[in-house]
Amino acid sequence: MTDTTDLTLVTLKDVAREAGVSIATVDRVLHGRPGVRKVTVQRVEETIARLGFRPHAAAAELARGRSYRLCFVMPKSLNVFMAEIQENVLRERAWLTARRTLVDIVETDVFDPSALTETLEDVGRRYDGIAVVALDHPRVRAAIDDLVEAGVQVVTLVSDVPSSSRAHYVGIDNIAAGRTAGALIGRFVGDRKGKVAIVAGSMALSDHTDRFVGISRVMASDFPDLELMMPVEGRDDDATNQTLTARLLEETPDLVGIYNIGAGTAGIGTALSDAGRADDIVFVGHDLTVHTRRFLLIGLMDAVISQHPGREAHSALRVLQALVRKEPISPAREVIGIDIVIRENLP
Amino acid sequence: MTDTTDLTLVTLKDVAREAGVSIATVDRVLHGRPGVRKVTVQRVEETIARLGFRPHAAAAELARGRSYRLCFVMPKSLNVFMAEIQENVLRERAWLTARRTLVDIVETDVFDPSALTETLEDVGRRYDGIAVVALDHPRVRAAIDDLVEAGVQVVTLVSDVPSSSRAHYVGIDNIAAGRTAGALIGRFVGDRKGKVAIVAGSMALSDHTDRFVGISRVMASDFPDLELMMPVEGRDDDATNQTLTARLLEETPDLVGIYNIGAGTAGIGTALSDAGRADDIVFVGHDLTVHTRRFLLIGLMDAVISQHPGREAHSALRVLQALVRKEPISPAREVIGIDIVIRENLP
DNA sequence: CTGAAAGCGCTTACAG
DNA sequence: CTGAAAGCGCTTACAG
Repeated sequence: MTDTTDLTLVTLKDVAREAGVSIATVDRVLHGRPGVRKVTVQRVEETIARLGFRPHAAAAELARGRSYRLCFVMPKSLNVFMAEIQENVLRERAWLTARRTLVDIVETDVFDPSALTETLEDVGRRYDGIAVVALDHPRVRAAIDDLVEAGVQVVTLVSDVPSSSRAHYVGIDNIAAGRTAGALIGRFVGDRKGKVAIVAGSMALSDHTDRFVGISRVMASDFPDLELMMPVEGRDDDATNQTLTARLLEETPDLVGIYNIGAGTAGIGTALSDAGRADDIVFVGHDLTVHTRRFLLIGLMDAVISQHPGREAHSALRVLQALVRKEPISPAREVIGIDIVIRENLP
Repeated sequence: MTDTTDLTLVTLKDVAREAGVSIATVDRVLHGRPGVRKVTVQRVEETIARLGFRPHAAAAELARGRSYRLCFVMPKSLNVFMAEIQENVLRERAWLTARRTLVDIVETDVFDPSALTETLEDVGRRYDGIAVVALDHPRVRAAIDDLVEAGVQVVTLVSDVPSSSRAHYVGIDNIAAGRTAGALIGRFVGDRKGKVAIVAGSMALSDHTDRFVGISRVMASDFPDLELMMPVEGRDDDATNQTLTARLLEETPDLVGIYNIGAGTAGIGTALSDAGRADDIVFVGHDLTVHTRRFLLIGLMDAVISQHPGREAHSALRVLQALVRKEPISPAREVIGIDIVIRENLP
C-alpha cells in the first residue's frame, strides 16, 4: 500500500497560526503577490511546505467571485467533424455554467484570412479565452498575438499557427497522420505494385500539406514499389471529389490505393463503388462520420485516421479553463492521439 | 453565432426571493429532500426553470465541507501497464487534494479470489469509492456487491465483473480488441497462407479468453486461408514466453503470425529476433511499453493494441469523483477506445 | 412543513 | 509591509 494520505486537512488559518502571521499574508505569499518582507515570505513558504498545505480549490473559486467567458471560433460551413466538436462543447454548457464559465461559439469563414482576422479582432477581447480553428497566415498570426498581448488566453484547434504566441495547440501532428495513412495503405496493398492517388481539399491548408508531406516520406522510405501521384484538389466537396475520383479510376489502370487527405470522403466512396473497384483499391481517409463508418463496415474503406472530436473539444475546454484561472496545464495529458479506426475497433 | 449566454448569474437567493420562500427551501427542492409541500415544490421548480438557475459548484462543494476517500486496488506484481496507471493516479494527487479527495493505492493478488476478496472486505468500507482490477469470480462479485450495498461506489478497472453491481467499468471491449488484432494480422499477412499462433497469459482470465474469442471469430469469417492454433499459456512471463515461442517457431514451419494476448511480449520478441524470423512473421500484441515501442520502431512488431493507461486512470478518477458526489456521469465520454498503434502513429 | 443563522476556506478591498 | 473584516453562494443543523 502506498503511504496512506492522512485526512488532516490543513487550511490557510493553520498556516497563518503556525507562521505567526495573518491569513491575508499567507494568501499573498501563496500567490506571489508583492508587499511581503523577504523574511516573512520565507517563513510562510517553509510553513506551507512543512504542513503540506494545499488551498481548497472550491473555496478559492467561490471567494474569487468571478466568472469566465470562453469563445470557440469555428468554420462557418460546418462539416460533420466540426459539427461534432461543437456539439461536444455545447453539451458541456450546463456543467460549465455551474463553474461560472460561459462559452459562446462564433462561426466565421476561417479560410479567409481577412474574415478570420476581423472576427478575432471584433469578438476577441470580450472573452477571457478563445479556441480558434486557425488558418496559418501572417494576418491571423498577428491577430492572435494581439489578443494574447491583451491578456486573452488563446488556443488553436485542429489547425495550428505554430509561429503565433497561442498558449497551446489542440490537435494532431498532421505529418505523422499522413505517415500513418501511408503506412497502412502500403501494408494493406501488400505485394502489388502500382500508383497511389491523393485527393486533397486544398494544398493551401497546412494540415493538408502536412499530411501530404507525411505520406510522401513514408512512401519514399518504406514502399518503393508504390508510386505516389500528385494530389488533386476537390475542396472537400463530395460532388467534386466524386468526379475527380471517377477520372482517376479511368485514367490510372494501375491504381492500387487512394488517400483522401481532407473531407468529402463520401464522394470518393461513391465513385469507387460505382466503378466496382471497392475491393481491389485500398482506400484510407480521415475522420469518423456516418459515411466513413458505413464505408468501413461494408469494406469500401480500409482504415480511417481520426482525431477524436469529443476529445478535442474537451481538451480545449479543459486547457482554457485552466489558463483563464492561471492554473497549470499538463501538456502530456492533452496530447491528441492519431486514432486508427478499422472495422473491428469502430467505437 | 449561438445564443450568447448572458452573464446574469442566478443564485439560490434570487430563486428564493422570486418563489417567495427561504433559501433553505429552495435547497431542499434542488436536492429532492423531503419536507416540502407539493405546491411549494412545484412553485420552486418552476422558478428554478424560469430563471435557469444552476447552483454554483464551488459554493456547494465548500459548504458541504466534506472530503472523499478513494482507493485503487491493483495487482501486487506490477507489469508496466499497471505501473503506468498507478503513476497517472499518483500524479493527480496534488490536484485531488485541492479538491479534498484523497486517493490510496492498495496492492493485492488480484488473481487469487480469496486474497482479492479479503482485501476488498478489509479496506473497502474505509473508502467512499473504489476502483478495482477485478477477477471475474463469484466471491469477488459477492464482495463487490457487499461494498455497493454498504454505500461504497465501485468501478472495475481493466478487467470487469459484469454481473456485479459495480457502477461502471473502465476498460476496453476485449472481444473487439481480439477482433482488431486478428484483422490486422490477416491484412498484414496478405496473400500468404499459414498458421497464426496465440500466446496467452492464462485462459482463466476473462480478458484473455475474450480476446481469443475475438480473434477466433474474425479469422473464421474473414481470413479462411489462415489457421488459428490453440493458445499456449505463458503466464505473462518473458522467459516462459520466449521458450514457448522458440518451440512454436521450430515446430511450425508455416507460421505466419503471432498474437500475444497478454503481457510478456519482450520474451516473444527475443525469440523471434533470435530465430531471425522478425521480417516474415506478423507479430501483434498488447499495450505500449518500452519493449513494444522499441519492437515497433525496429519492425519486429507490426502493431500494438493499446488501452491508454493514462486515459483509464483519469476516467476512473473522474467517474469516482462524480459518483461519490452523486453527480451524473456521461458514459459516452468515458468510453475507452481500442487504440491501434503502429510505428507511424506512436505517441 | 418552513425559515433564520452559522459556517465552509478562501480573496478582496480597506485601514493602518 | 501587515492585519481585521466582509463576503462569495451554498449546506447544515436547529428552532419553530
